[in-house]
Amino acid sequence: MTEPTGARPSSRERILVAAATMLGEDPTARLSVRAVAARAGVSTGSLRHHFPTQHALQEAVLAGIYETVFPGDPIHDTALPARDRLVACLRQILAPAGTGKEARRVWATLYETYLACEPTEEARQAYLALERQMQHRVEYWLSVLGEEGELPRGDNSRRAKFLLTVVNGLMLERALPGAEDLLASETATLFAAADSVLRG
Amino acid sequence: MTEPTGARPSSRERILVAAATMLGEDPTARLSVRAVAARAGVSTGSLRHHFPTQHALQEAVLAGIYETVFPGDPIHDTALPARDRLVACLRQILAPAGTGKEARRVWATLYETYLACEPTEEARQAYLALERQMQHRVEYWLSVLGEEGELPRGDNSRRAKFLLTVVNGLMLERALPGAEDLLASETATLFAAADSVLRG
DNA sequence: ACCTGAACACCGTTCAAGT
DNA sequence: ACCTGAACACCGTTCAAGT
Repeated sequence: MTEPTGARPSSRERILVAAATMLGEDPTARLSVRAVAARAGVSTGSLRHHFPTQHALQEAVLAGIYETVFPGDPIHDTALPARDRLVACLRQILAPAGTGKEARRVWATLYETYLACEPTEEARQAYLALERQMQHRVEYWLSVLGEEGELPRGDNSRRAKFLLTVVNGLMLERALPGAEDLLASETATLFAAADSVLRG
Repeated sequence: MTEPTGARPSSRERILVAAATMLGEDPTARLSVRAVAARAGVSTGSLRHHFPTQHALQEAVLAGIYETVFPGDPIHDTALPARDRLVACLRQILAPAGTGKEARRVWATLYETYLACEPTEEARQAYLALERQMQHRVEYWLSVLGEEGELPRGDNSRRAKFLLTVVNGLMLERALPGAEDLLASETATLFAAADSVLRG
C-alpha cells in the first residue's frame, strides 16, 4: 500500500505484478510458485513469506484484477445483505444468456462451438479460459464476503463451482420451452443457491 | 465385460474396483495414479496402459458408477442417510445424460428438438410433459424424506425445481469441454444441493 | 497385449540458515 | 522482518525392458 516514489517495488508488489502479467499473457496460466517467483526475480521462500499458500496468492491476484476491472461490482454494495449482493452478482453473469428467442440464439452459437462435434483444441482452450474466468470471478465475490465474515470457512473453489452449475442450469432453462413463471422460480433458485453457500 | 466365473479379476477391473472403493471411502479422493495403482496391486505403467490419461480413468469410474443398476428406488434404502439417498436418486436422472462423446450425442437430439428453432407446439407439449414428470419424481422423493422427518416443512415444489436446475447444469457440464475432475466436482455439487434442500 | 518400475519434469510446502 | 535455496513428499506421463 505504501508506495515510495521511484523506489524499487517491494517483493510483494513485484510478485503480484509478475502474476498479473502472466495471467494477462495467458489467462489459463497456472501461476505455479516457481514460475511466478522466477518471473518476479524472487525466491520461492520469499513468495511463500508474503503469500503463505498458493490459494492466498491467487486470491490476492484476483482481488487486484477485479478491483480494476469491475469498480462498480454489486458485491461492494455493503448497504445490502450478503445474499442479495451475491444474487445480484450471479444475475450479472446470467444476464448475457438473454431470454426467449435471444436465449435460443445464444444457445445456437454455444452449441455449434462446443457441443455439435468434438471441439477443436482451439475451441476447447477458449472454453476452458472462459470457464476459469467465471470461476475466478465467483471466487472473488466469495472471498469478499468471506473477509466480511459473511461466509463460513470452507472450500470457496467448490462453492464457486456449485454456483456456476446452478447458473448453467438456469441458462439452459431460459432457452427451453415452458417456464411460465421463469422469473419467480429463477429468483427462488438463485436465493436457494446463495443461502446454501452462505450457510455452509 | 467377459467375466470368467471365479477367475481372478483382470487388472482393468481391479483398477476400477479400487478407484470406486476409494471414492466410496472418501468422495473427495483425488484418485492419483500411484494411490489407485497401489490399491489395485498394479503398477502405474499397467494403470496407464488401460487408462492412457488420468481423465480417461475418471471417466471410466464415473461411467461405472452409473452403470450399477439399483434394484429399487434408492429413496427407500433406509439403511443410508437421507442425503446419500437423495444424491443416489439425482444420479439416476443424471445417468441417461451419459458422459463424453455420448453426452454430446444426447445433447444433439435435445438441441435439435427444443433449442434449434422455435419449437413446434407438439415439441413444446412433449417437453412440458417431460419436465412435469421429472418434477413429480423429485417431489415424490422429497415427500418420502418429509414423512420420515428428514426434511423441514416448506415448498417442495420449489425445492424440486432447484434440484432439477442443478441436474440440468451438471448435464450440460458433462458435454462441455474441460471438466478435469468432473467426477469429484459433480459429487460435491450433488451433495451441496442435497444438503441445501435437507437443511431448509 | 499386458505389465513392470525407473526416470523425467513438474507440483506445493517446509525449514534451517542467512541479512 | 525479509529472503534464500535446498529438501520433502507428492503429482502425471513416458518409456525401455520384460512376459
